Amino acid sequence: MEKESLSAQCPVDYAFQRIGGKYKGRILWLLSRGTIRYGEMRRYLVNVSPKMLTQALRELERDELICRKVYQEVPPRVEYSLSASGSLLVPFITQLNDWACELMDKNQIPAFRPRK
Amino acid sequence: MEKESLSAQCPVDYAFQRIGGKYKGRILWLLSRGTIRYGEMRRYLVNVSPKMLTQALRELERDELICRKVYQEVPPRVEYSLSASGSLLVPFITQLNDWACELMDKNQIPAFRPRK
DNA sequence: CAGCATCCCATACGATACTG
DNA sequence: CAGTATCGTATGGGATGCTG
Repeated sequence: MEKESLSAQCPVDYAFQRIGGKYKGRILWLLSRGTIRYGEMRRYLVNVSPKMLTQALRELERDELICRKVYQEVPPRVEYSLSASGSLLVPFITQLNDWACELMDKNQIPAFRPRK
Repeated sequence: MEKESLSAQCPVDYAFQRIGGKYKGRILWLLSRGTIRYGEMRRYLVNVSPKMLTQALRELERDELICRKVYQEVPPRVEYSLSASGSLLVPFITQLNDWACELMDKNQIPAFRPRK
């Protein structure tokens, strides 16, 4: 359908296309704490099916925000981490987190904050 | 459906629920430059139908990120601007914009940046 | 001018089961 | 362990036309 040819676009839009979506924010936030295995992500990200998690991870990898490292072992081990480009987003996500925390406090919404 | 009762959630997720979506980024970016009328927004935000624009604006208003001011005139005039809470987002939308600009440069993607 | 209503379609998302 | 495959639902979004 070559909508790709209409590629002139707003940078903010471009950014949101990469970090938007239902789970990418949480995934990046999780990865900002360091390298993590697939199964461990699953335990942190409750209510995310493997299908959706994998899909989001593949998109993030395709856009070069994260790195995927496969260890040729049995049982298999796959580790995810932020790429250089993705790491540049950390300050942004941290600020966003702080902003939301204040809002949630003010609105008295119980926040679930993943422990270290 | 009372999914609202499951309101304990991750702050980053909470934030993305408010500023995510296909057009909210561009809208906030536009509003960060100052108060603007509905019709003028439409001219800036190409390829956004009135339905979707209005829907996004209503959600932003409900979440108190923007202010909507109606002037009782004929013809009608409606102005949108950032709220106090929404204004706090400006620094990191700017960061996001800068991040994306670098990426687009590197990937040689022609960026459309709205003029002042 | 600033929208709302209606209809319709695409895709995002979800549940479950299975595999190298 | 780290995913696929398959199917079904729900939401997001577009086109068009109408209104105070």
